[in-house]
Amino acid sequence: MSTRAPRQPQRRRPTRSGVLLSEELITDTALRLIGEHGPEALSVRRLGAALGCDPSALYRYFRNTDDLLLAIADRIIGDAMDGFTPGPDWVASLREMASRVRAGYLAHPRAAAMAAYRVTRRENEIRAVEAGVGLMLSAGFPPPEAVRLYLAFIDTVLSHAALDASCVALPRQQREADQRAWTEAYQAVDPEAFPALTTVRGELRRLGESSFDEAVDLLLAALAARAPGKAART
Amino acid sequence: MSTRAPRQPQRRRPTRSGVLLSEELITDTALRLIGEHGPEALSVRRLGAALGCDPSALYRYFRNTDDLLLAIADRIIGDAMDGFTPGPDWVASLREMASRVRAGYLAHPRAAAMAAYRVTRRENEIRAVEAGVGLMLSAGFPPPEAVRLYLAFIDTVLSHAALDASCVALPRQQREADQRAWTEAYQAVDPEAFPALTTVRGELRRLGESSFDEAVDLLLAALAARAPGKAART
DNA sequence: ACTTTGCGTCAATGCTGTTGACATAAGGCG
DNA sequence: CGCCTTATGTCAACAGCATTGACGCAAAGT
Repeated sequence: MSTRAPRQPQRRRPTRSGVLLSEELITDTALRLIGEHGPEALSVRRLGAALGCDPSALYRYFRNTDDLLLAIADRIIGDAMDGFTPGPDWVASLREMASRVRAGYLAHPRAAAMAAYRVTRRENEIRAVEAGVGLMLSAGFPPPEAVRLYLAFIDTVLSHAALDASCVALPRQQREADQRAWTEAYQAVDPEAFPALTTVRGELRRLGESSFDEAVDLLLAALAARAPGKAART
Repeated sequence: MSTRAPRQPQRRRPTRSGVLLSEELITDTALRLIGEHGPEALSVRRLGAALGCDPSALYRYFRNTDDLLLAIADRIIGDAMDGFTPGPDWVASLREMASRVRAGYLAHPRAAAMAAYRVTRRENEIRAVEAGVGLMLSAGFPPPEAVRLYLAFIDTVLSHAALDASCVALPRQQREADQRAWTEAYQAVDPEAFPALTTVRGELRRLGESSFDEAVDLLLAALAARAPGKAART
């Protein structure tokens, strides 16, 4: 393959503005750009400008923008999972994984919204998969089920975290308007046509809140109920 | 607001090629374009070409491409839930809702991927919430819990559907590369450092599949286990 | 028939990612 | 130390993108 992009350049040369480029510096700057000016602020040209280098220099470090995006995603994963070690209680450990992923995504909401559904196939992601699958195995699930259930778990966590991140990434006004909608627009529905909504009218504001914890709790409860260790006890 | 885009033009004039434009014709053609030539085929220019009009004519009907995508998304929701009526079996009904949402999203993945995280607070959405909350109430959950659990359910369904749609919406090459990652990059890991991955190595390709059904099943199982009707029987 | 004005068309602007040629300096080697 | 290779930053160019403002035609209202 002649077109591969070297991950670790050996002959780094300062740019016109004196900066020494590196994969880490580039992803850092990209995350800062996205955080400050929104996801649409991330373009090769703007990133080059922010780094003080020619835009095309980035192609010495990443094959294309998708490759760059995956690197950013992997970095978020790495930051979130930094220092995590699975404990003996597999349910509690999975819950902590979920919590960490969510925190990592919320720390970079706009970048997370772009990268949540990608497979980075890089170091940090691989380590996270190892930890999650290991927990499923330690719960007593046989390999095929362990993989399937881990996937269901991590997809729920990732997609819920992305959902939360997307909401946080919305402009302030729009987010508040969405929140108000539940306590305003939905209060005035016709009782005849919408009996259920009328019954729960006082609780509807909860629809604007995050369901992350509830969903994770439900999923972990279902997993615990299905775990072989549990069945063996009866 | 002086820049609003009229939804129902009053003086339609045939284009150079003789077509009478309309919002419906435009969304139809957009969905057809996506369906026939892949998600990346949707651009203002190509859409104009497919319609036989100048690209800029579309701006008489939609403020911008985002507005166009929302119109498409609204249509997808309506189509997906068309004809749905909750039945007596609340678990089966919720499962059908989930299935319908997913099918609707997957039929038009790119539009769905972009619009999934928004609150439309329009007619179709309100009807869906009414149906879902009604099912939770019929399961015996008191109002506060019914709302919380419905939210956890629908967020899981929506975000999983969006996850699936996002993968399908990826350009072909990227999607295949993501899929290949599980059977290539993940096969070669060091057995010492990654014992769990090594154990389940043969099953890893499942990580590229959708976890939608598994996640919905787990969630519905947890809901059924928590339903008051069930507890009353013991 | 005349006026108003909605709407399709044209041309132009400033973005975007990506590539190939080029030059220059880093680092190995004598 | 000085030469050579080549990695790497720079430059210029291309095709495609969304969007906009001016313009003129034709449809609708009177």
